[in-house]
Parts: sequence; structure tokens; C-alpha cells
Amino acid sequence: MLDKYTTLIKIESGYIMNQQTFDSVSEKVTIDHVAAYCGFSKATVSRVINREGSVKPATEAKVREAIEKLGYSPNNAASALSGGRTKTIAVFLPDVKTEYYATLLTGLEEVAEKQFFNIIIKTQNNKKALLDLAINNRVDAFILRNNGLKPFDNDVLVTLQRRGIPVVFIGKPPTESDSHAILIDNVGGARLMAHHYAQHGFKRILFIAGPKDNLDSNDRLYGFKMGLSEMSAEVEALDVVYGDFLRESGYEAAKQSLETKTYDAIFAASDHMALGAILYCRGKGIRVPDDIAITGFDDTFFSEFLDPPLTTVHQPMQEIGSIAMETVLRILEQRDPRFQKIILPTQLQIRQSCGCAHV
Amino acid sequence: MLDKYTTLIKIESGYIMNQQTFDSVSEKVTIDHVAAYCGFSKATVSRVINREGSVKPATEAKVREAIEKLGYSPNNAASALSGGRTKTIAVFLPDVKTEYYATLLTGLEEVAEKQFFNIIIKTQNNKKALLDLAINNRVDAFILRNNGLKPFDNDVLVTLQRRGIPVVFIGKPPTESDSHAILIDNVGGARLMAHHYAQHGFKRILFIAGPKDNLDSNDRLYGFKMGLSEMSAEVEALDVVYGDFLRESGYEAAKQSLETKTYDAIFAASDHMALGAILYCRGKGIRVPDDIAITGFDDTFFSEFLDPPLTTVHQPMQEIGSIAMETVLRILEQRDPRFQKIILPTQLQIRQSCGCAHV
DNA sequence: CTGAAAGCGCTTACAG
DNA sequence: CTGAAAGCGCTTACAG
Repeated sequence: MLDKYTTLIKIESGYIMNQQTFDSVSEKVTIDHVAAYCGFSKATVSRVINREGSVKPATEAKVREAIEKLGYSPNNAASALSGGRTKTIAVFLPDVKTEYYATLLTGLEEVAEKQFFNIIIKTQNNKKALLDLAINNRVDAFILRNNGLKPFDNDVLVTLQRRGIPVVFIGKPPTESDSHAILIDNVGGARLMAHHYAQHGFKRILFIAGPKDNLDSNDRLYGFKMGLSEMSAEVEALDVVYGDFLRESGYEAAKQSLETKTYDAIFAASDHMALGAILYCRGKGIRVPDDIAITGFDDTFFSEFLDPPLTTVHQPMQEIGSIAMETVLRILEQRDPRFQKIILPTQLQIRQSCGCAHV
Repeated sequence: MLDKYTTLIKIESGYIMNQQTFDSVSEKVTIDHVAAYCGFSKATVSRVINREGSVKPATEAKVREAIEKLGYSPNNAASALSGGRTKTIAVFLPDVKTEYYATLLTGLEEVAEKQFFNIIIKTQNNKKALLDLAINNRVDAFILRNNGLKPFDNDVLVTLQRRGIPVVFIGKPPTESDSHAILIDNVGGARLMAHHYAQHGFKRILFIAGPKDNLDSNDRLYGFKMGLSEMSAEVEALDVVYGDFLRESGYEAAKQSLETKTYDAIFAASDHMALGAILYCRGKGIRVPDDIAITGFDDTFFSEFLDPPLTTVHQPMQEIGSIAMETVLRILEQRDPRFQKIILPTQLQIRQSCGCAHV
């Protein structure tokens, strides 16, 4: 032990060893080193690191000084193996490429990095992989995004619960129960859009929805109808076609619908589908917004730069990510999260594709 | 041991235990279990898992059967701690939000997932964090994206090398040495763009570059000039302004330059800057491409949907990611990667912003 | 409030 | 080709 300790000191001060200069940060410092350095046992060192609270302030101070001095940071694998924290969070996302999820991930990453947590991302809803992470204690908690289509296996959720592994959902959780979830106000955003539609006086409206039983899409339609009726809008037609949130399906939906019927406006449940509809109109020489208004939902990066710039419902994507991560970390620290479900506000982003003039 | 083994069998067949039904996948199976099941020692089991090759085929078969039967998968923390594989790769990216990196990450993720490797992503070029991952054996290898501005500390690289941890760079590595790198053909792509410019007969050209000493940007300018001279283009002016690859800087560059001078065409070193330039022109009533041609580099998602659709140089972003990951895994498996440096081709993507007609 | 000791689940010399 | 044993760096009862 003394040997190790002596060695350590040398390294720390950057001495020459074996004909090579070692940098303090480039060599392994273990809990034994800091224990030796401060004169307490490694159990005690472990306790101050894990904030067990049962350590005398004076000794805590000495331990912390040693940690600082030696540049010690715990080996996560060892902690994990002995049942402690892994300091890593598993994140399951449908993909990582569409701007929506990329931005979400940015929010997640940002706060994780700040708290010295690692993120492991998985893009396949793979039951085996998920369980593996949980069972082997590779991960302290999960953040799950349910894409609204194939929900997570219930027995997976049960396993996590039985093992006491915290889970935070992004979007509606598969079971109502007592799961934590970060949601956005789909209903409210669509409702605002409806109010705006009423002001424009649109009478024949096409709603391009997401997949038929997608919860987000359904909420948006629900809110839209609610808003329309609140304004006693004299709607002659409110037709609904189903897409899959992607551009291509928006194009197809517009094509199908506009070939047989005319509308004053299209409200798409995603900006990508709105883009598809705009592209269809552009190809057909139908002018937006002069001949038809087209609006979306999401306010993704490109919406602002479309021609015409897209009127849409803004949702705080990055914030969803950062709040989800904060919630998870708060649960892990036993600081009871203040809310079980957090609903983030959406807001109407008026640009020109609805027919409003450029200001 | 027998006890454990018996228990295991019960679980495996889904028996009722302690008034609760256990699912085989939801309980922990260790190397001891499979050793007991197949009658060999755990050392042997470990050997077949790690493909040490020194195992008799007959026993390997039995071990594999046991593994399969019990649904065993090794505990990564334990492997890591005892000096083995962690089955996780660290990925350092400047960000994860811009489409460029999001797509890269998708490629990375895709092949990692397929090979049952985990990815830990970091978006801060944080020396401490990087070393931590390496020193604590949290990670088998690194994939590093040098953003061309603040290169990775050389002593970090030295540390990795000394520990024998494989590193693959995306983009030019900071030191030429013998590092693995996945590159794209910046020079070739820009050269093709120059040829196209020559065909259009553009004489007064503005090049909106990236940061002054950014390698990608410099290569693009180099290739562009090369292409121009190859065609003996009669260029009256080739001015260069520097941006930072982002939209705003493209806008500013266009503003500065077009206020004092007129150009036939602008070639921006990124699509985002090209977008900025287009936005500036749109605001000023300068028609693209009628009054001025504007082209970019990257072929990001939105380029196709701009008005006019952007002529640009396509680079295979997702492929860069997947090849980088494949290269890393190949190195880890000791299968010598076929190439030290891999340069992926770029190609000219002609759309309308250069003045070519819609076909 | 603190320490000695066992144990987490692997891998890897070392024998044979 | 295979096994017994030590050890990786922590955490956590259990004592005191």
C-alpha cells in the first residue's frame, strides 16, 4: 500500500518515472490511493462519494481534499458490479436522425454531460437489449420514448419496476399507472391553431393526421376540433386523412385529397407532412397560401426557411429532453421529482403559409 | 452451486417460484450458471465467449448450447473490471443536433446495434471525460470527430495510444501519423462543382468559406480552384469570405459582399451558409438563380426542398458513420482493417439553384 | 462515525 | 485443451 501511495505522489507531481514523464491525469487512481492519501478506509471514501451522510464533516473534508488532489474519479464498472451507481442513463429513441429526436437528444445530452452522467442510446425498441442493460446493472435509469405505435412490452416495464429502476417516458406512457412522463400540450397547440383558422375564416379544411391510433395525432385533432367549436367556426368540411408523420405521406395525402376536392386550408399533424403537401402544391402550380393555406405542427428547423415560411405549432423539443433528464436525475438522487407528469406548453408560430402577411 | 443451478432450471422453464411467475429473460444469469449447466468451468465458458480459439470444438458446442438455453449474456461491468471487453464505443461529436452529425450518428448507431455494441456519446470535447472513459476501461475504442477548430489534446491521444485503445477519426486526424480516419473527398467534390461552374460560364464568383483554418473548407476551396483552372475558366474574380458553416454567417457573408459588388454565382462551403445567402437574396428581391446562382456543399435534408432546390455536393453522411463503426469493430476483432484511411466519394447534386432547368 | 471483510461477475496468468 | 485461484475496484452489511 505504501508503495502504491508513494508512486502516486510521484505521478501527481509529474516526476520522471522509468524514463517517461507521466501526466497526473493519464494514470489510474483508485479508491485505495485516496484512502491511503487521507488516512481513512476506502469504505469511508466510498461513503463520501455516495453522499451517504453518515460521515463526520471534518473527515469528509479531508477525503474530498484527497480526491481533489489526486484527481480521483471512481471506476464506473466497479461501482456497477458492486451494486452501486453506474452514472449512465439508457435512452431509447425511435431514431436519432430526424431533427425532432436529434434535438431531443441534445437536451438530454446537455444536462447529462453537466452532471457527469453518460448516455447510452438505443434506436431499436429491442426487448432483449433493454433487459440486458437493466439486469446487468449497466444503467441507473431509463428514458423511453414511445413512438405511439409499438408500445414497450409490458413485462419489460414490470421487470424494471420490480428491480426498482426508474423510468421516465417522453410522450404518453403505455400504461397510465404511476409512471413519470414528459408531455407536450398537443391539445392546446392545436386548439390555438383552430382559433387562428377561425379568424382566417377557413371553411373547408383538411386535417392530415399521423397514424390512426397515434396518441399525439389524436390529441391534435381533438384540440383542433375543440378550438373550432369554441369559436363557433362555420366549418363546411373537416376531412381527415392519415399519414405517418413523414413528408412522403403528406404529399400523398394532399394528392389524394386535392385531386377530388378543394380546400381552403390544410392542417398537418407534423411539419414534415406539411412540407409534403406544400411540395405537392408547388408541383401542381397551386399557390400557397393564395390558393390554399397549409400549416403544420412541430416547428422544426426548416419550417422557417420554407417558401412560404410555415405557420406551425412550436413545441420545445430540446427542453423536453433536458427536463426528462433532469427528472431522471432528480429521482435518482431521491429528491422527489416535483411532478409525476410534466406537460410543456406549445405555442402558435404564425408565419406566412397560413395567409398572414409578412411583417 | 447446485442450488443456483436448480433454481435456474426452474426459472428457465417458467415454473412458479415463491408465488410468482418468473420470466426467463427477466432474471440474472451468470457465467457460473452456464458453467454448471454445461459441466465445464467458467474459465472455459469465458474462453468460448471471447473466441480465444483454444477450446475443443465439442466443448465449445456444449457451452454455446448452454448459453443459448439459458439466455446468458455477459455482464459488461464485470468484463470491463477484469480487463476484458466492455462492448461499448465512445463517440465524440461536436453536437448531435445538426443534421450532419445526427445522420452520422445514425450510421454509427446502426452498425453498433447490429453487433450488440453500445455507444456512449459525448458532445463536449472534454479532456477529463475522455480520459476517464479510457482509464477506467469503460470503453473499448474511440471514434473522434475533430471539428477542425480545437483539435484534441495531443497528450490525450498519446495516452490512448500508450494504452493501446483504438481510435478512429472522422475527418482529418490532428496528427498525420498512423491514425485511422474516415474522410470524404472534399477536393473532388468541389472540383466537380468548379467544372459545372465553368459550363455555366460564371465569371465573378464568391466563395463563402468555413473558418479560416478549417481543413474541410480549405480542401473545398483548393478543389474548386483546381477545377476552375482545369477547365481554363475565364474567371474575372474569385473572392473569398469566411463564415463558420452556419446559416447566419452565410447570410452575413452574402450581405457584406453583395452590397459592394455583384457576382454571377456564390459557392458556399456548406448548405447552411448557402441557405443563409439565399435568405439574404430573398429578402433583397435578388432572384436565385436568375440574378445570381447559389450552390452549397453537404446535401443536407432541406436542400432538396428549398426554393429553388439547391445544387450542392453530396456527401454520404450516414455511410461515414457506418464505415467508421465498422472500422473500429474490425480493429477490435484484430481483423486488420483493410485501409488506414478511407476516403469516401462525394458527388455533384445538380438541382435548380445553379441555373439548371427543372427536368 | 468508521473499518475489515465479503462479494459483485468476469478474465487471465499459471498449472497441468 | 481445461480448471483453480487471484484479482479487477468498488459497495455494503456487519461490527464496534
